[in-house]
Amino acid sequence: MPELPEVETTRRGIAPHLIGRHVTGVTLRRPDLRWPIPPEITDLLPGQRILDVERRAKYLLLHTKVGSALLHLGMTGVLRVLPPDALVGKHDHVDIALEATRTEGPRILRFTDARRFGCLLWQPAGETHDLLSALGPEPLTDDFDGDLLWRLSRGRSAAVKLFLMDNAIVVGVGNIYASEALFAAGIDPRKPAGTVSRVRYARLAAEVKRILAWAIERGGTTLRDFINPDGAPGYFFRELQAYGREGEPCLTCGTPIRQVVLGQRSTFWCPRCQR
DNA sequence: AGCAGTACCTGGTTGC
DNA sequence: TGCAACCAGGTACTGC
Repeated sequence: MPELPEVETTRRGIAPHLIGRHVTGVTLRRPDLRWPIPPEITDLLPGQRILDVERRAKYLLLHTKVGSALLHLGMTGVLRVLPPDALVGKHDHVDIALEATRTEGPRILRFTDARRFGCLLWQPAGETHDLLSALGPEPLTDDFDGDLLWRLSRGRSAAVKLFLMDNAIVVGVGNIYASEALFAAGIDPRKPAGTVSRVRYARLAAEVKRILAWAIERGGTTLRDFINPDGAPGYFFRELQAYGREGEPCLTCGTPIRQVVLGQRSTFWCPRCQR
């Protein structure tokens, strides 16, 4: 389940193989991902040179002169750069073929997604796709801080964890890292967002930044299911402090970690450390 | 407008 | 052993 650090790790893994290279063709084996893959992907992308690979929230954008391929990995999506003759697996839905370079033979960018929650869409040059137009700031920039959380949360009754996971507030904080950040900041995830103080939001924003930056540094290998672009698996839940630890002792105070469902999602917290 | 709930999808795990 | 039930979870959508 890729969250922001995993998507950023993917970007860093594939970008050196893609930037400056021409697309020679696109193979669609299953066009019915979360949404149908639009015809521009097969009609316009081949022949174009990839100018840059950008991440916005958990989306990846392969920019060309005429437009951009917009990718989301969903929960089980994986992007890998492989030789063109790599064996095709059951869930290998799309290959974007790349020309040979001076230092590397022809390659394909392969999109694999068992649960097909991911998507591959098209954004014409000069336009912003609807999916990107209402997103909040990136968590690792100065546009995101405790004051922003505090300001936007006034009068809101939803649980602070759901507020933190709202992409209109800040992007890239998924279920697992939301639990982790609230644990680190000592905030009860069930607390109404509008009742959390300015000081505590400053702490929360700092913890979101710290944890996401640390996870990127670790290569995004903190979550289960994740495979980086080189094909190396992650280290599962090894590093998580709260998530998935129901009944186990809090690493700070020893109190058993509790589990509660918020917004249909499992949430893990320490009833003593988080108030 | 904000919020809760639902749908999408399928591999892996659990329980009988 | 086999099969059914359940779970995971990002995000758009629906309806209150």
